[in-house]
Amino acid sequence: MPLELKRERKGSMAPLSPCPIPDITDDELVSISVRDLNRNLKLRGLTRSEITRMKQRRRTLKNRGYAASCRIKRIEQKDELETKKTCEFQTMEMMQTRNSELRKENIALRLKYEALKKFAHENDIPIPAELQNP
Amino acid sequence: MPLELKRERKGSMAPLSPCPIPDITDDELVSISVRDLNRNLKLRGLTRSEITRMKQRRRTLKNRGYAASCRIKRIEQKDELETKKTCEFQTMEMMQTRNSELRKENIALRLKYEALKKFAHENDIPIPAELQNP
DNA sequence: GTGATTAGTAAGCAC
DNA sequence: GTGCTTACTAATCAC
Repeated sequence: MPLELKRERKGSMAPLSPCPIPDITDDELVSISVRDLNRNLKLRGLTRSEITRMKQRRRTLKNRGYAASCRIKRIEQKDELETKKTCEFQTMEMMQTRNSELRKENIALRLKYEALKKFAHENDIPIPAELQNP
Repeated sequence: MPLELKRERKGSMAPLSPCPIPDITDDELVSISVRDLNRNLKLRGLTRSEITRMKQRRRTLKNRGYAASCRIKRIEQKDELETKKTCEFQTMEMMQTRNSELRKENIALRLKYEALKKFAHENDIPIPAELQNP
């Protein structure tokens, strides 16, 4: 079994396209509203190309988040399935136990009934037909 | 519910690094042995850089396959879990049904026993203590 | 070197 | 435009 480790991905994560607005962090860029972003871009007089790059960078950052939540969701669903499976199994086991008890009780009752019939027979007591069999 | 479609990924799949050996397909490159590949590269007198690129291309292609089987495995495991869960549930349902039957049978037996005792009582027949209760 | 797994990227779809 | 999902890439780990 491979060891479970945190992998933080060393290289290749930051480069993207160089950011034309250095004083906006990635966190800000993804959380800012489109309106505010546009205002910001316009105020700074960025070129069309720079604006496109910023938009793309925003999209990429958003995608990064989406991918992460998608993975988390997948794991949660798996855990959920696993839990349900275990639960069904436990219920099944309880049923099995209860079932066994009932079966034993059942057999005991039949024996008791037979004992009563035997007592009647030994004492020559006639039993009505509808009470002959359990 | 989103429609399930085959997505073949239109752009960005072939480029990799330009292939210095045009007459070797990707399929061949991933399946050829390292020995044969090295022989091939040497025979063609490729530069060190070209060799590195070929090796990297091979590794990338291999990774593509690994990623695919990893995805398939994940789906299969999920299906398997789902199947087991359903199976546990069905077993549980059967147990439940059987349980219900046993319970009814049990009650019927007790009633029958009571009827026998009542018959005895009505006819003034004494019943031994150990046969008084079911 | 091989195979598996993970985070990140881009494409595509649904809304 | 947003969010999700998928195939792919590169990094990293185990062997």
